[in-house]
Amino acid sequence: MATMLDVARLANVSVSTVSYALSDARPVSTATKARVERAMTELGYQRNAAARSLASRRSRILALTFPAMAQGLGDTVSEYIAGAAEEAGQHGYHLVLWPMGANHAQEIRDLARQGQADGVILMEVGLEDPRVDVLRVAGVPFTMIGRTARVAGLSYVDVDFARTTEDAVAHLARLGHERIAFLNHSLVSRAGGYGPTVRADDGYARAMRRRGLVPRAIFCDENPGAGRAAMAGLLASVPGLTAVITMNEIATFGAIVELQVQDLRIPRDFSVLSIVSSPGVGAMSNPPLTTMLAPGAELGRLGVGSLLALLHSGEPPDPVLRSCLLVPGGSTGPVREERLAALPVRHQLEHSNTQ
Amino acid sequence: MATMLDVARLANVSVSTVSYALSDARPVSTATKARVERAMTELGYQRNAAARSLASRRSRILALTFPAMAQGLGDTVSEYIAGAAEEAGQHGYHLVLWPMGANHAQEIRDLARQGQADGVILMEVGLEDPRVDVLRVAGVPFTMIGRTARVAGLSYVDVDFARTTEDAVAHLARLGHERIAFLNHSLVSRAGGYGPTVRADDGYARAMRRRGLVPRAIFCDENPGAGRAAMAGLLASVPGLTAVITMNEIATFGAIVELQVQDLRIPRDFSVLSIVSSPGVGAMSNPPLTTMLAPGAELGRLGVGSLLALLHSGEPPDPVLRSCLLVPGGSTGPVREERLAALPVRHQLEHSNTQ
DNA sequence: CTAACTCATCGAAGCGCTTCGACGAAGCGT
DNA sequence: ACGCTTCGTCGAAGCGCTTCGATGAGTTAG
Repeated sequence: MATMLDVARLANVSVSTVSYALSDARPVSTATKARVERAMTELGYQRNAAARSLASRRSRILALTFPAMAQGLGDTVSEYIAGAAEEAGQHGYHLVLWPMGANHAQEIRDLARQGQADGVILMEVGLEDPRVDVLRVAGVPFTMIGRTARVAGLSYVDVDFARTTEDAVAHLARLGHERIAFLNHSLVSRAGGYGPTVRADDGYARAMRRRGLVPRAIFCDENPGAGRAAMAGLLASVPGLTAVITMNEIATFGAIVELQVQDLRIPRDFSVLSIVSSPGVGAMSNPPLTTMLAPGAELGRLGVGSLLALLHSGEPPDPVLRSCLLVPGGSTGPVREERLAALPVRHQLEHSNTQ
Repeated sequence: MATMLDVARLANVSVSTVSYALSDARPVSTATKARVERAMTELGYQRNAAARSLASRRSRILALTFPAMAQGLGDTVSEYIAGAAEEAGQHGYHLVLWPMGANHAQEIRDLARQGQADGVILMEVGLEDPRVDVLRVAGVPFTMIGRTARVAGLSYVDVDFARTTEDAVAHLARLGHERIAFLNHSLVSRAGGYGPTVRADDGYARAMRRRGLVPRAIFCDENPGAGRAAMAGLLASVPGLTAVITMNEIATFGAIVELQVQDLRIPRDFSVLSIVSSPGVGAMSNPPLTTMLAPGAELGRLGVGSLLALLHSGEPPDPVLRSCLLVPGGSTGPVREERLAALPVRHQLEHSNTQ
């Protein structure tokens, strides 16, 4: 491998000039720069990353952490990654993926302190995420995609769950629905303080109450069987239910099966709105689901942007929230009066859950 | 950050002794080693990665490349990653993920020549993958998960498609099935020389012919709609069809919908065997699919193992093939005589395809 | 008791780059 | 013509490690 010294000799300049020609940290005449560039292409020169990091004390690498991937990486996570990688590349940084979740806090810190990355992006952040404290104490620059319960002084980008659930309820209410259930992530995730679960639950309940409607939220494990059971439970215990908002893609499939089994046609008899969802997934159903699109790639880009801002200024930049955009599909429609009429009013079941 | 010099001073030894204590490259007395270790924990010392790489001329980083993730990372890919990360960690290496496919050959090479990684693992390898030549010419050590058409002198680990398709056909044949179709990946992927598509097609055809059965393979895009259409096409053109082998998870869902619509019960009237599939996916159907489990994590581990062997010996280690294991589910069963009997024998449709 | 080894440790020379201070050659106003 | 600044370039000092040859103390053989 050619070194900078080789380039310098071939171009008849000093090593430092080559370095300046590459970095633009000091002016270099166009003539010299041209000679250097010619020499570089002639030698197929590539700057040695380790030497660069050592001398400049920065690795130009950002680390994206995400939890172990028992289930495979979903569309959303993949979009974060794609967006983040793109943004990083545009700023001369590389993105590395560290498959480490909340239980790898020390490990993440140690890697950062070894200089394996200049900063860290945390994904799938819990409300009380141990990584946050560990990194803060260690002085490792980091940003979150998602956010903890207390966010003072922290830098993050996140889905605006309040806004998204409000928009979801508004969409269905506009179609005349009043008995609208919410199929959330698992109870375990809520107990574990997973932000989206908690915030969406909260946002949904508020949006309903604000309209004088009764929230009927249910937590559900991320598999079709649980989704089907959850739907069955909702239908049994909420007479006159006409719509469900879901934030659990896999369970949604099961829920739809149950609707079909009970001979409820979508969207004629029943509306399904899948929120914080992903492009392809809605299309896997028939009819294609009306969806509120998670701003995946954008959050990835924003996350990197925030981290870079933090790295260069030392000050945590302002947080950013983005809400999901409604993408009309075929699974929501106006409520049918027949189903609404002549049902006893029952207002229980604010929360329940299913395996 | 504490440096090795700080540790050395605190432990009253030289810097080189600290280094040897850490690396075991030369003997260090237990007493000294203990003092060094105490000093290190006291200072919270972490070896600087850049300095280490620069001095030793190796980054101790392996890069795992994979194609852009428009669709999200499937279970299988995620398993590769998990397995590979684990194996790498056990050997003191880090795994970084480079989201770059066949069209990023130069970029991969350049990163490797910058020393960002000591070696590269190629995933989703095409039969004529441009990355292979680029890396070979550049002298970048690499291994493949998957393989090109010509593999002489190359190091790889892969699914044994011949064996897997043979086992799949054998399983169904043992249950009495004779008209067994194969729902493969897309025609585009075959045209693009995607190994699994081609090898499975081949293996299936051989396995059928060996038994005097007529292969009926169909290529199908990776979405439920295409799967449903493909299934409809198969049922229409192959009278007496009683089973299908699928290697296309998403399309399989659609195929099952079509079977339900045509009132063919699984497994009573029709058997479905999903091969090169993943743990969770089969469970998403009802009944849960009989599956041939892709050896994902194992291939990840083996891939890293091969690359490390190559790195340390300079010689490409022997290739490794692993076949998929049959995991009984509820979607395959004995053929019913009623469906077999009294049907005109028609032997066309060796290959066809559907959008 | 000495030569021949072994074992544990040390000092120093890099690895290939960035960055700082210095310096000669122009260009400027006066 | 003079000093002053500006521009482009250079040399050298690290960055924090690894690794090689050297050294001195302790062991063993003769």
